[in-house]
Amino acid sequence: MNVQLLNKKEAIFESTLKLINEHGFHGTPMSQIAAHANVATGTIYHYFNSKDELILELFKYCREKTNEHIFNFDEDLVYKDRFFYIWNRLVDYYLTHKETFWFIEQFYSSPYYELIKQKKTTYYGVDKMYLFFEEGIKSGIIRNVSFYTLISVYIGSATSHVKMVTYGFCKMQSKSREDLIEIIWNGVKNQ
Amino acid sequence: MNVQLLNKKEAIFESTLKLINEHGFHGTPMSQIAAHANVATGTIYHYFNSKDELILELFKYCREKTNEHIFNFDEDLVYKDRFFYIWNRLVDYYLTHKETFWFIEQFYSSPYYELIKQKKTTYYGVDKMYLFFEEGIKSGIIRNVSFYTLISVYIGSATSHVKMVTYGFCKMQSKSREDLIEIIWNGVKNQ
DNA sequence: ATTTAGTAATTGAACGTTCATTCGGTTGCA
DNA sequence: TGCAACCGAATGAACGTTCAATTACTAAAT
Repeated sequence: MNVQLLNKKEAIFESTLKLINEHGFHGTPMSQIAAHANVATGTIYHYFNSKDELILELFKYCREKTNEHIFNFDEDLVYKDRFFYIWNRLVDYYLTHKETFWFIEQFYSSPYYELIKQKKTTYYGVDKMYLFFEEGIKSGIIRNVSFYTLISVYIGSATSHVKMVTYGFCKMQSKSREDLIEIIWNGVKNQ
Repeated sequence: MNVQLLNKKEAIFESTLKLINEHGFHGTPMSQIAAHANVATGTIYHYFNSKDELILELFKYCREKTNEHIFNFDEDLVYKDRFFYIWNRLVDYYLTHKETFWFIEQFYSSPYYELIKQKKTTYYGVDKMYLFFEEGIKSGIIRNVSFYTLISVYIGSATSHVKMVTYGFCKMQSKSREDLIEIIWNGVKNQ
């Protein structure tokens, strides 16, 4: 465990991530998080006011890390290539950071998300996706449908795929992946 | 199982569903479930051995109810119509039973699902979907891709749409819905 | 270069509460 | 009369949070 090498706050984040994945929000006491991160229980309260705040901050931390990864591409690529690239980067990131993926999923479908939703701060990732789809529509490459329709099909398929793979249902990963983004592209492109 | 018994058990189910949606797995004590269902705390333990078992049984109950609803269609419809019909029935059911939807989502992304996954019982819904997609592939109507690819895109888009709507992000519901299943169909159909 | 003082980080035992589960007793029905 | 359904106070373990005490760091003063 190289958790010790990170700074205390990140160690707490990483330990929380791991333990919540194994035992859920309710099944991971602060004392266990502290033990796993090699800090005292009280130390967590130096960085976070409560368990809820810790989980909220961890969610933002995970979301940022994910966004940093997927929007890191060559601007010169043609639209279709970027369409495939971003999707594949997202799937890659989630498959190599399954704990992040499942934590985000768990968070989104829990009552915690209500707390974030209130603050209508448009965050980096959504903005980026919006601009990307807008570009595709304006240039006539993809169909003129609402942003949320595009997000549903683009992100929805990616997360479903990751779920299938991590559940162990999906045998031929790479073939399925290629088929899947191909299907989305076919459905979304104009004509 | 007599009628009285069924009522109490269903009351417990419905109360658990409602409260877990509001406060999450951890935030809903057995005492609250009991109070909401108008039974004594001890009574829950007459029907279920533990809180975990209650949640597991509730999951199966929700999944069954959903499947009953979506596969209830006219066998004479042409394939494309059934493709649209089943998807719309699923979206309809989830939008009119949001608590069921969110409970299932919460369950799937929590460690609870591991407990169900172990028992490799193929259940009604998956069988039905498998046969439906197999028919489409064999008759050459939809592309020959793996079952899990089709499921990812078909179910993934439906759940993403329901999320968007219940989060309040998606304004023009019915237009988005039509666009969305249209996109999926375009992506999946042959040629 | 060393001291000093002030601040931030850290500790973990202790506290008070909450909650899942139990159990001895009661009710209602066959 | 017997048995299943039902009740809810009691139990005890677990957990989030607090806090008084300790250590580590920073930088100004000597």
